[in-house]
Amino acid sequence: MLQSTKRAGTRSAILDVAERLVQRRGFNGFSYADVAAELGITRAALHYHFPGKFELGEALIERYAARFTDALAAIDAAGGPASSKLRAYADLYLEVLRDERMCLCGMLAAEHETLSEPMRQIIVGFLDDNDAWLVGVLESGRSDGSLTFTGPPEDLAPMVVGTLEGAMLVARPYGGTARFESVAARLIADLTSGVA
Amino acid sequence: MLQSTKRAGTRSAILDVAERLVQRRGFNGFSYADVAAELGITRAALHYHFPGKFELGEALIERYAARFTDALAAIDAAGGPASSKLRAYADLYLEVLRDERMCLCGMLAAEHETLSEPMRQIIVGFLDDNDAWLVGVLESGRSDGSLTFTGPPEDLAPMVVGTLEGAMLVARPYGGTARFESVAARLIADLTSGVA
DNA sequence: GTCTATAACGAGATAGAC
DNA sequence: GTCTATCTCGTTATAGAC
Repeated sequence: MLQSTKRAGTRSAILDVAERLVQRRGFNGFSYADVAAELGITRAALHYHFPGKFELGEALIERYAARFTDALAAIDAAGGPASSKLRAYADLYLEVLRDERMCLCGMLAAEHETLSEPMRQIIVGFLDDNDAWLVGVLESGRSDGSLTFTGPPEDLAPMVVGTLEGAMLVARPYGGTARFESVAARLIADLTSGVA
Repeated sequence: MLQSTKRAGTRSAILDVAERLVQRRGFNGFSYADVAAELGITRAALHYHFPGKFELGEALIERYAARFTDALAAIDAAGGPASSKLRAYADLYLEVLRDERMCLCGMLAAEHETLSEPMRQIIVGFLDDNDAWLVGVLESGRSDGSLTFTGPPEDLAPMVVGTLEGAMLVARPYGGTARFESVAARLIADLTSGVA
C-alpha cells in the first residue's frame, strides 16, 4: 500500500452517504448538496469523483449489486439446507429495513422511469441475479427436501423477490419491522411446510 | 347543468394529470410545470387550485383512496365467492400496471420519508383500509369454502397487499404485465387450492 | 483532490392585472 | 379562474485557483 492509507477514500464515503440517502428518500429526493454537507466537503469535490448524478447512480447500484452478490455467495458458503438459505436471504432484507432503508433496487424500481438507461439496465440485471440465485436455492430445497412447492422454481423465484420487496415497501410507512417480519415468516413457513 | 358543461373542471383535470405523473415518475419526479404544460395552463393557475405541492399530494391520495374504496364496494356488490373477489382485487392492480403506472400508494410509500405528515397519514389509512377489506374477504372465503389458509386473516391480509405491491414494483422495470400476472396468479392459486 | 466562485437552469411560490 | 411578471431558492454543473 503505497498511497492513501488514511481511509477508505472519499469516493467510497460519497457512495456510502448517497446510498443511504437514496434508500431513504429516493434518487429524486436527495441532492449533491445533501451528500456534500454530510461529508463536510463541497459539491464541486463530488463532481470530481462523479461527473453527474446519473454516473453516481450507476456506481451506486453497481456497488450494491456486487455487495449483494457477495452476500449470496456467503450464504452459499455457509452451507446448510435450502430452507435456511432462504431465511438468510430474507434476513438480508430485514437488515436493510432495520436501518430504516428501502432496498436500493426496489426504490430505484419505483423511480425507474426517471433514471438513465444504464441505471435501468443494471437494475434489471440485479433483479435477474436475485431470481437466478433463488431458483438455485429452490431447486436444491426440492432436492434436499427442506422446501416444498408446486410448479417450476423459475415461476416461484419472482414471487419471493416481489413479496419481500413489497413487504418492505409497505412496512416503512408503519415504522419498525413488524409488518415485514410477519410477511417474511409466513412466506418461509409456506415454503417449508409443504405449501404453495 | 348551468355551468361548465364543457368538461369535468380544471381541478379534476389537474388531479388526473398529476396522478398519472406521480404514479409513473414519483412525487419527487414531477413538477407543477409538467402538469401545467400538459394542460396548457400556467403554473400560477395550478397554485390557485392547490396552494402548494403537498396540498396537491394530499388531494391526490385522498381521491385515489376514495376511488379505491368505491371499487372495493363494487366488488362486494357484485357478489360471488370470496375467491373471485380476491381475483377482482388483484385485477385492480393489474389495470394500473397496464397503464404503465405504479400503485399510487406504493409509489408514495417508497417516498414516504419526503412527504408531509398529512400525506403520510392518508397513506397509512389507505393501507389499513386495504388490509381491513381483505380480512373480510379472507374470512368470508374461509366460511364459503372458496379460500383455504392457515392462521388468522389479519396476518394474511398484509401479505396479500405486500405481494401485489411488490410484484407491481418489480414488474415495471421489465415492462409489460407478465411478471406481475404470474405472481398474482400463483398468490391466488395458493389461496384457493388449500395452500398456505 | 478540494476549494471558491459562478453560471445556468428549474422549482415552488406570490402579487396583481384582467 | 387564469394570466404575466417576478421572486427566491435549490440543483446540477463548470472554470480555474490552490
